[in-house]
Amino acid sequence: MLSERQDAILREVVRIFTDTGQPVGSKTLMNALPFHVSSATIRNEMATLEEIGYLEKTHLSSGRVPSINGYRYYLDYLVQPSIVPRDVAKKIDEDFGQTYHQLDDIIERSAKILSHLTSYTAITLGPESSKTLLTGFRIVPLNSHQIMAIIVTSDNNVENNIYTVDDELDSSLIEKFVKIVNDKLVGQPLPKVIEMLHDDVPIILSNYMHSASGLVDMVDDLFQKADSDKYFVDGQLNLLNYADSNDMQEVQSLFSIINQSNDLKKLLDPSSSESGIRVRLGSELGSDALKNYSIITADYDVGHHGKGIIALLGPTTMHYSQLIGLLGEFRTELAKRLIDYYSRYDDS
Amino acid sequence: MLSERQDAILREVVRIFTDTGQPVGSKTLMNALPFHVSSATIRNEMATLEEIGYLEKTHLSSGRVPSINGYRYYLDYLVQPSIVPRDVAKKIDEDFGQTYHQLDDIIERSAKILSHLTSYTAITLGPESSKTLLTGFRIVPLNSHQIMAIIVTSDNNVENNIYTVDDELDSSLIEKFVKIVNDKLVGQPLPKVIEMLHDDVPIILSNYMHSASGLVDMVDDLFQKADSDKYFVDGQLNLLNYADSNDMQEVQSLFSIINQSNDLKKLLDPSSSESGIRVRLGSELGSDALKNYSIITADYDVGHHGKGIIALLGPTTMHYSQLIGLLGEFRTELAKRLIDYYSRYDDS
DNA sequence: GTTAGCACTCCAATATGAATAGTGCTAAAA
DNA sequence: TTTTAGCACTATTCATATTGGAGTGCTAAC
Repeated sequence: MLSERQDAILREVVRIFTDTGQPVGSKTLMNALPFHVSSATIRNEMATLEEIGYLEKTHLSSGRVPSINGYRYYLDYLVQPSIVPRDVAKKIDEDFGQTYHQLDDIIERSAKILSHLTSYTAITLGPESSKTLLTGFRIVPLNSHQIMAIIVTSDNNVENNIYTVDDELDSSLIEKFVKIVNDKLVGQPLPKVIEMLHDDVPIILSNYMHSASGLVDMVDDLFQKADSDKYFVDGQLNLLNYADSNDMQEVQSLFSIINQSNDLKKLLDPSSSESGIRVRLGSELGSDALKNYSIITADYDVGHHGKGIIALLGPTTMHYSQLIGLLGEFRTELAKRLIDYYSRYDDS
Repeated sequence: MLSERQDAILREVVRIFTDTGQPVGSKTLMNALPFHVSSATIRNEMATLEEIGYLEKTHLSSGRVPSINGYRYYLDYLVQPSIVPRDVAKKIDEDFGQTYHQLDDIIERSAKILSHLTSYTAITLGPESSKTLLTGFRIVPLNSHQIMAIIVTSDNNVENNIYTVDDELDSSLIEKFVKIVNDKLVGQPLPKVIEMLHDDVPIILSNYMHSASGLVDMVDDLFQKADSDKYFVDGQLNLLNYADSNDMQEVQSLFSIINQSNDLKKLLDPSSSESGIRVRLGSELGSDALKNYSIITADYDVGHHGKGIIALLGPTTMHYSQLIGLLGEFRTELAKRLIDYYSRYDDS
């Protein structure tokens, strides 16, 4: 455990370093600290902090910068969310603006607002979909060889796909199929729906046609789509402002990470079930491209509709206290909006 | 007009400069040219070429690089498409692979193939949509307060939007509306459809309801969407390989240009109705961000289904001869695929 | 019209030196 | 025992030479 004075010094090093981007020396620190000790004392303290592994020198006679461990300690024990100015809170509210017809629109807009507000990259994820239920399934013939299948879920999300069908597929069979899905699967949570779609439905269908699996396999991807998490990313280009301009390779891998929902899933994974705002340093995540970046995740809670995640991706030297404060504000605002949304559209 | 020797020199300067990225000197040139003259002679010729404005020096005693005008001349008179190796042609065919259910899938895939093949940024546009006809219009109720409107066009493209409706909108009225659109507008080209939707349909509708315009206005954006050009961009990140890494600003404007279909429209605009492959130097386009880039456009012809465009965006120092050869191959391959697609799905 | 030769120019890379900002350590003061 | 002043030391950064090399333009001869 560190002494109070060491805490203060570490906190101040982080603050100044995030502001200036320059290593921090003992004299600068002397003038910045709220209490007075000589620069020599500070040098001694910094030497111990370096020994513990919380500070680093860029070269033998330079000032100190926080190490990864130093950041970790800072984030775990020292950072205090700064209070969000009133006009920012107001701006969030204004930016949300209008009312929304689609759940995803709100989540997508959230990413936009966050990235604009912070000039970092924002990633958002809607409320956990394992709690959403199937509420409807339709198939619409488009022309002689194409049909559209549509899924509606309890959070008012709609997904659709278009399929090409050969002539032998009788329209009465399709109607039968739609009826079975609506009768048997509506009201079930999506994972359960997918399970039953493959187990129960073919059995029932086999009464009417000999090869039932074709139809089920065809629409399977649509159900998968409805059940899979949908991430929204905004402000990707902001990464360019912080990227090491000599290492285009790194920028490219970074971009490909945030465009792959599989990778995103790992990044945002709320594995530790603790609720709240967490910061994860990229270097802790093993990925080489993320070495100099970090990610702040916050969950938001929409009651029985589940929890979602909002996140900010930026360089390790982000303004954590500000951003944590902002995310704190934003998550409650977003939850409020979503509760409002659900109450407006929930079938009563 | 230039002498044959001057042509050869300019062509060689372009070739070496694109290969090495370095200014080309008289000695290098002497060894590279297919005929032998001394470096002094070449110096004299280069001096004239510089006077005319086709070559430039980066500083007083450097080798020469092609100027914009030099490139223009090279592209207009000197460049010869290189022959596409057989394995590349084969690779294109393989990459297209499977058969497609949607026209847009083919166009999108084209962008992917092109960008991978060239490691530049590819932009593709489907066949001109003013020739596509409306073939169907559906409205599907999703739940108590949402409906989905669907448009099908003669090129088998499908567009849909979801709308929130208030309770007072009677379902029989909606059916009426759908019937009118299908009776009166199907078979018309899309621009005409949009016109009639606003002129004729409200008049007919007003027999059944007093405020007909609400319904028309609601679905208007869907028809607009179906009629608007849809660009596909792939390999955006390749731009990072050629960008001036000191000027992140430029990279950002570049990205925002290729993500705005309005800007893209200007870039690809086949204003000069001449058919074929054209190269436009970014500096000729006025846009500051494009100063160091150029764009190669090629149209492709699908008979009475209209013409589309494929394009490559890259630095001014692209390998024009190779790329022009490649695009030549690609446009015929794509046209073949599309004709095949149409013949497979055209209602007979 | 072409070429050899030479003086000239600029760049890129390398060294040199001074100024600066920082450190660690020691010995004295609190 | 903790804090401080003072000093020797180190690395970076910036500006300023110094050099070699690649290239040019020009002139005079072929």
